[in-house]
Amino acid sequence: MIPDFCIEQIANSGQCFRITQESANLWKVMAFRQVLYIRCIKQGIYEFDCSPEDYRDIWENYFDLKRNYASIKKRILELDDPYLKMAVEYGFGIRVLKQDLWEVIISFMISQHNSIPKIRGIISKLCEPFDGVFPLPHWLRCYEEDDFAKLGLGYRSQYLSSLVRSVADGRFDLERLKKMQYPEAIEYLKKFKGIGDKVANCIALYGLHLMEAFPMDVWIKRVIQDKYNGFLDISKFDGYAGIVQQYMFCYERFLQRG
DNA sequence: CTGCAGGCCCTTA
DNA sequence: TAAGGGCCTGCA
Repeated sequence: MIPDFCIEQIANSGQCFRITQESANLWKVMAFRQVLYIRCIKQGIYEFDCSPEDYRDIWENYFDLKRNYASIKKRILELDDPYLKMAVEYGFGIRVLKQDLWEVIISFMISQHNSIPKIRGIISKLCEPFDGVFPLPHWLRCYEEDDFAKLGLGYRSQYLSSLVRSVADGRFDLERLKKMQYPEAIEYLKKFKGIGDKVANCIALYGLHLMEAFPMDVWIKRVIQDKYNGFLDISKFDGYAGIVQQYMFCYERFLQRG
């Protein structure tokens, strides 16, 4: 029994694109060159199909299981915000995943102005030639813009091919980025074509695990417009803004789509 | 056939 | 520095 954990909510939370539902109670998680099957035994009870070592070394970290979400929820509820209360109750099993940085960068570059099913499709096609493993930067070195375009990337093709080149020539340094704090990381990321404020914040949150990050997508903007009269002070979510964003995002999509 | 999807870039004032 | 048009593609 893992507290505050629901694989279905996580899979549909829009932060990752390689968790798929295989059958009613079976989920396939692809990350870090690994495949993990998670079976839902009954409500809230899960079985991870992996060794204790892999659980400890990979998946516990990936699913952010060491973080105490109950205490974060408590702090959010103490803000006495009726909308957030509903959002937290709805998304009880959401966790902000600690994903691979490079995969997050590429995934969210692709995500702009695209729908989730299409993003999933493109990423799946991108991984196909590499046996389903998300390609490392240098695996893509021989890719031309046209090769990316064939995946259905449209005008984003040039962003990807340009970024892959930047990694190759050392202008884009992943290891250096990993050491950066929030403001510096955002500034660094936005220097590259195809990464604006929203995508940079997604990368900071999901790839660098910086909890100050607060991606402002159309859903969040809509919430702020409709529920907060156009202004929301996120500085009060000190140290867990990114998690609040995730609750808001999922709840808003639920409200809009039913 | 239009409109639009979890933005970004570039050009104007 | 804020606002607005255009953008690949696929699907409703």
